[in-house]
Amino acid sequence: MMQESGTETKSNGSAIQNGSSGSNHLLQCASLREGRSNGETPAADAGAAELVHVQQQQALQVARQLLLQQQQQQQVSGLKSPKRNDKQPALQVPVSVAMMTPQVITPQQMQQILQQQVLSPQQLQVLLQQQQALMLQQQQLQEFYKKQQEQLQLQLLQQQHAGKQPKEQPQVATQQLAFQQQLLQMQQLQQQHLLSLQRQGLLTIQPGQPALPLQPLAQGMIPTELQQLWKEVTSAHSAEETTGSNHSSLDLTTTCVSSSAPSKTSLIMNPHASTNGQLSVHAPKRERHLNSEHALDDRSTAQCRVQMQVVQQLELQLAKDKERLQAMMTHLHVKSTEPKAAPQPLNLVSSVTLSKSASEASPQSLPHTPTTPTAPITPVTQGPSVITTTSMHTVGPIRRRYSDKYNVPISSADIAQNQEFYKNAEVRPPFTYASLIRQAILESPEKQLTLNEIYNWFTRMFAYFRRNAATWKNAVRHNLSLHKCFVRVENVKGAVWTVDEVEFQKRRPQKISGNPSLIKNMQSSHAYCTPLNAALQASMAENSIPLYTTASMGNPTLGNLASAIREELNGAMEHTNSNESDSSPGRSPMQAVHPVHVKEEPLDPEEAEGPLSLVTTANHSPDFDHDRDYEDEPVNEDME
DNA sequence: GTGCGAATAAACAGTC
DNA sequence: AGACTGTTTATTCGCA
Repeated sequence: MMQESGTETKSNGSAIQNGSSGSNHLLQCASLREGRSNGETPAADAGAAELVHVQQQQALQVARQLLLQQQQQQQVSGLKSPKRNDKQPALQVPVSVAMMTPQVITPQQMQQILQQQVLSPQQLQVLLQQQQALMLQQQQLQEFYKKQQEQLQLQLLQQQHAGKQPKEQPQVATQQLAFQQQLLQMQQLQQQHLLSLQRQGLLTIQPGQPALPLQPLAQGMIPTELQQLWKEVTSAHSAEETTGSNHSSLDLTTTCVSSSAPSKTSLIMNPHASTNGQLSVHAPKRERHLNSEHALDDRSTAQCRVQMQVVQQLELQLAKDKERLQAMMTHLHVKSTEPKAAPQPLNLVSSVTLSKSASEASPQSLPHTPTTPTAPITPVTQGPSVITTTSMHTVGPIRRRYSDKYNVPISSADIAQNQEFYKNAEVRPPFTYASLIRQAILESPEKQLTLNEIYNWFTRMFAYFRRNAATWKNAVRHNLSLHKCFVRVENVKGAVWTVDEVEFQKRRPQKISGNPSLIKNMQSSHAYCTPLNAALQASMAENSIPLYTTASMGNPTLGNLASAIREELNGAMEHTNSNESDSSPGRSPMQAVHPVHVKEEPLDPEEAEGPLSLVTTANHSPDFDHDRDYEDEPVNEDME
């Protein structure tokens, strides 16, 4: 709980932080734009002739302040157009150009993300697609701007030659406004993309670096360049008059047009776009400048390609896993599009995989971060190969109903695979503590274990229980004390715990009793299981040999499914035919020793006749006969 | 909505 | 004193 709440708080906090920073940035841009529009709109009054004049002045006064220069323009023109559009600030175009600053994740950031290995293949794919989309958008914007710039220059030339007097300044304003709005939309879209990445934890903005690559207007351009851009735009209105073209409808697919006018635009364009040659193919001068300014582009591009190859590898692996999952689903008559419809044990494994995939698609070498495995976010798409130690770090406590609802018959014939799986994968076994404790005790030669031996069995048999030792050990003690089926016996070696199988079976069947339809369903599900493993059915016919089932070699998921099906069936059989309960050798330890105390509640003779035999330990793997101590493993305590 | 079983957390006491 | 063991209570969650 603490971990869950902590994680949530953390994620929420980061989301809030990211959101606020992003919105702040937007506000910053907006206010910046407004401020400039308020202060510099007088330039819009300048006619084209005056602008040309100022442009000439600009060549001689490169260092002068923009505001001062525009005041000068106003003095020269002395015009006050009543149709002046207040929304046409002198610097809006440069602002928009600044908006074209790449909003995509830098290669360094991409590399960082990949190195952190926090992305699932799906996330990587989505990320790359988003990146590519953004890059495309930026390229289109750049192309559009270049075309407009070209047109403006042509118009300026025409105007200079014809000496026409501007008449339709508002039309230019409208065009510019549309252009700016388009760019603003692009900027917002890109910022949303970045914000979403930050909220997902996919992108970490270092404190030292700007939250967004977007640069404020004043930082991106020097006043001279801003002024020239403005002149280029505003002086083109006369040409618009003749052509009558409507620039409000932006054609972003316009091909790149050469522009002889040097602009800061090229300096802040997307390096990826520039390396594609689409931008600067007609502008050698700009290209040189680009190459000098972005010397690392090739390397970054190479890094990006390498990363994309990694993503492709992951996608291949994912495709393979999906194929395997599909094959299994087909085999089990379960639609792959409904993975959540799988039985409970499958769900357990799947949910664990899911819950960790978002925050930790990393190998086991990475440190674990507490998460909330109880809240799967996305449907299962991974195959069983994903359910390995590389992605199954279930660190947080999981509240989950176990599948021993109808008792957990564990087939000794199937033990090997599931045991190997749970021994290596940190997957929470889909059994209750009580079932596991019982299994541990019944596996022992004497059918009795000390508490510490039970601990050892847990850690030996399940990688999952090599973590959070305090938690699950407390749970074990709690279960031993709570359930009447566990009997503490004073032995020569001290206190040992035994299983009262009758008591254990008593607590089973109440939920299924008197529900023929459920039993029917279980039997039908058993029919699904039939082709899986003939031995499984044989063990079912034997009526619950208490060990884990593994219906398919190397496929623990299927094993879990088969186990769930069989335990359901056994639960049903428990009430349909109650018999042969007394033949269980598991009761022998109870009879051999005398309980120190008895948890009250008298035995019910009826309930005592459970169908489940206590035959257990005859053929379990010798690997588990030894009490190898895992208790001192430091990993046991690493999450507390 | 409710009850139940299970998991989890924690307090507490006794023992070693 | 501290760890371990065992008991008990409370809370939360999932499920029927």
